[in-house]
Amino acid sequence: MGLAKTEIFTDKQNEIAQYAKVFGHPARVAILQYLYKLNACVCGDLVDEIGLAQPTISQHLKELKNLGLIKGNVEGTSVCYCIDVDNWKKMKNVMSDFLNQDLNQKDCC
Amino acid sequence: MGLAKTEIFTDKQNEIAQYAKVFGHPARVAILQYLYKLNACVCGDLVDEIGLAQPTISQHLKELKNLGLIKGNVEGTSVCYCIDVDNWKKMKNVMSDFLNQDLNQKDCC
DNA sequence: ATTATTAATCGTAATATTGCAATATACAAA
DNA sequence: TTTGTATATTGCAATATTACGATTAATAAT
Repeated sequence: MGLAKTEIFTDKQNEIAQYAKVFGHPARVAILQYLYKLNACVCGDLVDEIGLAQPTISQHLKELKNLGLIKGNVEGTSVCYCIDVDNWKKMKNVMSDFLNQDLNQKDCC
Repeated sequence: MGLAKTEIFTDKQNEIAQYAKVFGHPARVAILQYLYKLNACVCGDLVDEIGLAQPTISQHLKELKNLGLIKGNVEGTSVCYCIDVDNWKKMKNVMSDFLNQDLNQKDCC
């Protein structure tokens, strides 16, 4: 059905999955890495940097924005994007809790 | 097209996206949390624990296994799954590098 | 041998995602 | 005001994902 049964999972599980999902495409990973590298902001040179069409990049940016991980400031005709530091930290806490649970060194069964 | 243009991204970017993608469904998050909690192994009580049909759980387990994050041991008629500790650590390193890059506190533009 | 139990696989329906061309919008410059 | 530039939105085609019923495979128990 292509549709996840979110209602049977906890809020936390859905939150983790939602964050992970947005990182689940290399274009969005690349966008975030580029925003990292330039520290401050960028605009549509993401289209040049990454080899995808402008509408495609715009769509990926929208998904990142919807989750609050980036924000965009209009600057004349262009839009300047950067990572939303506060929300990034919140995301990092959620994901770290999930990834860093203690594992017993026991082998399987 | 439903198909990511992986060839235009770096191996690392694709690797990050691939790991993230598998965490991008709450059922797989729930499976991993359950395997965490029980430390050692579990079998098809995942079907009872999570409210999805057996073929659906089996499919999610397969995806986790394909990435090497879990392994399964046949035990009679049932199969016992657990987290693959070594591969989990490798994954954690890759994801941590991505999530923990230094952020400048600068506001956008 | 037959039967039960458990898990994997197959097939399929419903929905989501990815990517882009075409178009719209919004502002700047002339 | 018209023209150019940058980004967003719309619409659509191709493919992927999710979920499950039906079936198969593999072992256990009788």
